[in-house]
Amino acid sequence: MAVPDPLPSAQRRGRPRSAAADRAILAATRAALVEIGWSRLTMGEIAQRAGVAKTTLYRRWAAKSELVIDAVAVLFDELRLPDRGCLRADVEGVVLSFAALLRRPEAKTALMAVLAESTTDEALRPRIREAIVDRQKRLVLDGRARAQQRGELPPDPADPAETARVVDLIFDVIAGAVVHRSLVSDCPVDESWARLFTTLLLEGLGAVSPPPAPGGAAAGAAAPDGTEPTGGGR
Amino acid sequence: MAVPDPLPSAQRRGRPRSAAADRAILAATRAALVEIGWSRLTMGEIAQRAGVAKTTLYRRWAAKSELVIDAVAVLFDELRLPDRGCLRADVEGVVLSFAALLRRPEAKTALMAVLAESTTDEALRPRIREAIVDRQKRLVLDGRARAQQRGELPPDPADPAETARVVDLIFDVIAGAVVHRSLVSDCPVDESWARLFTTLLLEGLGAVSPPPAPGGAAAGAAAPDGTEPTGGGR
DNA sequence: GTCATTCCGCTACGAGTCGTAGCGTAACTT
DNA sequence: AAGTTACGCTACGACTCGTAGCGGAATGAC
Repeated sequence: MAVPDPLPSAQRRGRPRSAAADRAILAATRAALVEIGWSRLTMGEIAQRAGVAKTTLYRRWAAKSELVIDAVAVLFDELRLPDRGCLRADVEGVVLSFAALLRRPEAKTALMAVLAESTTDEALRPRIREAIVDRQKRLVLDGRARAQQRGELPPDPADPAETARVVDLIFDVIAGAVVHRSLVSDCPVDESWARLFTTLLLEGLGAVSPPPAPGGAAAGAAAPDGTEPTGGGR
Repeated sequence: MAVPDPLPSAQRRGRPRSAAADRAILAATRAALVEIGWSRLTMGEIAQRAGVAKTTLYRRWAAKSELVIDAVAVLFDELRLPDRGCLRADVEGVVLSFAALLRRPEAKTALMAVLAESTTDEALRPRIREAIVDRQKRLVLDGRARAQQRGELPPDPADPAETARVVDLIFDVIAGAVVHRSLVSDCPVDESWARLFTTLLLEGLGAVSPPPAPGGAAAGAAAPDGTEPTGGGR
């Protein structure tokens, strides 16, 4: 999947590629990313840490960015969305677990670096989609289906294109807000922020606008003065 | 502002730094970013295009990333938020104009590249904040104040910290969604998307959930089948 | 004017990285 | 066995890095 695959793995003759070398290279890439960052990360350094020859790297990956994508893709596979009982709790949960992933140095460094490369490398973009973006989008689909089963959201409409537009929008809003808060604004994504963000997502701008004074305008756990952790789920 | 400033500009003797060279260097940096991208951008290339010596660059900027920040900061100054008459139209407007900025190759390439660098370079983050992030955040403050004057949003509450939390949240949601849609999902931010996003932001998840069938649940221009451009303002 | 100071353009340098080529050897298929 | 492919190793030219040293130009202080 990751590797160029000189022949489509069918009818392969000769010595096969070492799977152990693959694992060592990807692990060494993650470790090196944590310690020295993207800009000082070199192919020679990775090869040395992995205990393989530099030429072996170039036989499998055409560029540093492609190698790094494969190295961190597994991290985005670890994302899970356990059922927390209601839509609000599920959203807060996915926000916090995605933020936890972005706190890992190798994840955030690799993500931003390959995105930067992709702005000038057309071929890199589909690769990022498959390895990283799509692995997060499934969480939105899962959480949405679950909320529909609970009756918290209406079932899919007749037009599947309209459904896709809304799912894409929700995905961009959640992932974008967490990434921007974490990596651009450089502020912590904690339970307090996750609660406020979820209120905005579910109920709109009016629900988070300051006046906590008037009675029961906002529904449920939206009270900005609330001190209890999650309000509903966990 | 940008330059290390060997002496605090007070009591400067000797030959002053050439402002023309500064302009030429920053312009050359932007042009080179468009043509060859971040990874192949070298200090020697910039110096050659600007018609200055490479040593002149190193006398003023310690690293490529700092130079690029200063080169693109002016682009983020061009963002404006004209009064479109109502909050909904103002939000759609700022979404579209920010998306237009991110369509410029030098802006998106530079933004993502310096953000990637900042994940491993502590000193770079405040610099990005001043030069780029804060110049967008003022738009949120402007639009919010305008909406309060119109009576679309309640006035600021007693606790200014609560106001700051909400403003930061709105900023991260808008900027994050646009950046994620444009540069990560790699999909166009057009009027249709801006309208849908604004509905979500103002009214919450229920307003964009598919069923357009039942009568008048969603308010105003939220109808997903709407074909008219902006719905309200201009 | 003269002096001190600071910036500029130029050249040169060692160090490091890049991506590739060539070799002999190891591992697997038929 | 023979054929094929991957591996580790070494070496290479090309490029970029960031710095140092030089002579000359532009300013402020006197």
